Amino acid sequence: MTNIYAEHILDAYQLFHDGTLALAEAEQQGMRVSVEYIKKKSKQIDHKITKLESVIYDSEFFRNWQNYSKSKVNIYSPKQLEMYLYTCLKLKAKKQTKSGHGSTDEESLAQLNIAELDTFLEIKKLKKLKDTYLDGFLREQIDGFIHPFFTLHLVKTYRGASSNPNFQNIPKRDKESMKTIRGALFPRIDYQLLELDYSQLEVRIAQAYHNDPTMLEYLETGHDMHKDIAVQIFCLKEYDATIHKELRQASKGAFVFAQFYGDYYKNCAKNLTTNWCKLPESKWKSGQGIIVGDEHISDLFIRSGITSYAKFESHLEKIENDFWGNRFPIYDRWKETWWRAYQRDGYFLSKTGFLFTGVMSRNDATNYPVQGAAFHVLLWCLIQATNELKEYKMKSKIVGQIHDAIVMDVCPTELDDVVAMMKRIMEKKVRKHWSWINVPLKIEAELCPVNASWAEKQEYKI
DNA sequence: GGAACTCGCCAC
DNA sequence: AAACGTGGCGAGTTCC
Repeated sequence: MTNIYAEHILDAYQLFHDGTLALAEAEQQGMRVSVEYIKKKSKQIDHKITKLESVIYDSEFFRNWQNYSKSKVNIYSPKQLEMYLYTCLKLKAKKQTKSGHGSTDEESLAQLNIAELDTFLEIKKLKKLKDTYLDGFLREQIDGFIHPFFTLHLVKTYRGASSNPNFQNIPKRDKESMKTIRGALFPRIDYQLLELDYSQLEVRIAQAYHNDPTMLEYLETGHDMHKDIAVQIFCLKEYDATIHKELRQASKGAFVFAQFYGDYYKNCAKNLTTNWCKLPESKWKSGQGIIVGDEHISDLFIRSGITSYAKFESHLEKIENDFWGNRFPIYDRWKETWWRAYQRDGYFLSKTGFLFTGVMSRNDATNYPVQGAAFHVLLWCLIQATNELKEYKMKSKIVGQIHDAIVMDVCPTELDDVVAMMKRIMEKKVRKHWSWINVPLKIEAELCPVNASWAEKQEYKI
């Protein structure tokens, strides 16, 4: 083991040494925030919260809770809420927490259909934005700049982490939250924010490990795997982008990626049913669930003989078996042999030369080397870009990293050069450095107008 | 009064 | 056989 490690230790060490220096520069650069905007938004949100709180405090629901409680009720205490809902009111918890208590998360509260709880969820969402993001930025900013930290020593997969404030979990999917929070983040005066992110980086890096020929074809041709899987899951005769876009999203998020991470059909079925199709976990009737084209999704399923949740589950079991058994059998076999080798040796190396040791589950052992190496590709590019920006005496700066994406603050006169440089580094140069990367790499870009906040990001064709 | 815990939620 | 991975962080709570 010592010898195997020694062959790679210097490469791995050098990457993190150089990476630490490059990330330290990004930290030093930081990102501009509008203190004025944050204070204003923070106040607005406080106001909204106070108003919504009074709706709850004036309700029968709350008065009853306070009567039941021995001490002053704190609505934000999950423990008190759990007691009131599931012990006092004897409501049935949708699910349990890890330690066996009735859950009070969003999903659990939403399905109780209590107006006050809907208001409560609305408050919690606003509080999250204010406490974690707005207040966090304000606390961390100095002279109108935040300087998120980027570390390389905390994550067991050898990814990076970020803190004070965390640059890697800024709201994005929820449009309203995105606008509220990213509206506080700005480029330097007369600069513009540019984000370059790899498409499907982990899927592409996994190829270097498993070498599955079908996956290779998908990645080389750019054929749409998620479309193909959506056709299977939803029994479509033909995929129509105008009608079935949502279904493609669903199969991508709740089946394909879940499968790659090691999930299995029962979880996928549940997630697809409740979160995507909005169908019950029981028998399905005509006119239920989300609308697809000119009909409800339950009708689509019923037409194909899937008339209940139970039938959908076994339908997905078949698709899972087909997915691994027929579509990606080589990938499947790699998982098994990789897992066996780890069980035999007690360790493994990533393609990037990092040593993984310790107790790992089967999913851990197959996920970690991919997740780590994918990040290392990004990190190598970040180091290269830092050096080249310096070498060419450019004014544009790297300000952060989000696992498979680099965020830059770009001087507009350099925009074309920066984009060309990043494309060259991230799609070509890194493949020269690491010839084990055996599929094309692709990046996509998002750009904000000059002086506009991060909320103004738009797709930018490159 | 701080450390360590649970729970929940944001990102990839 | 097993049953999706990695973080940071806030509030509430409990322990010492």
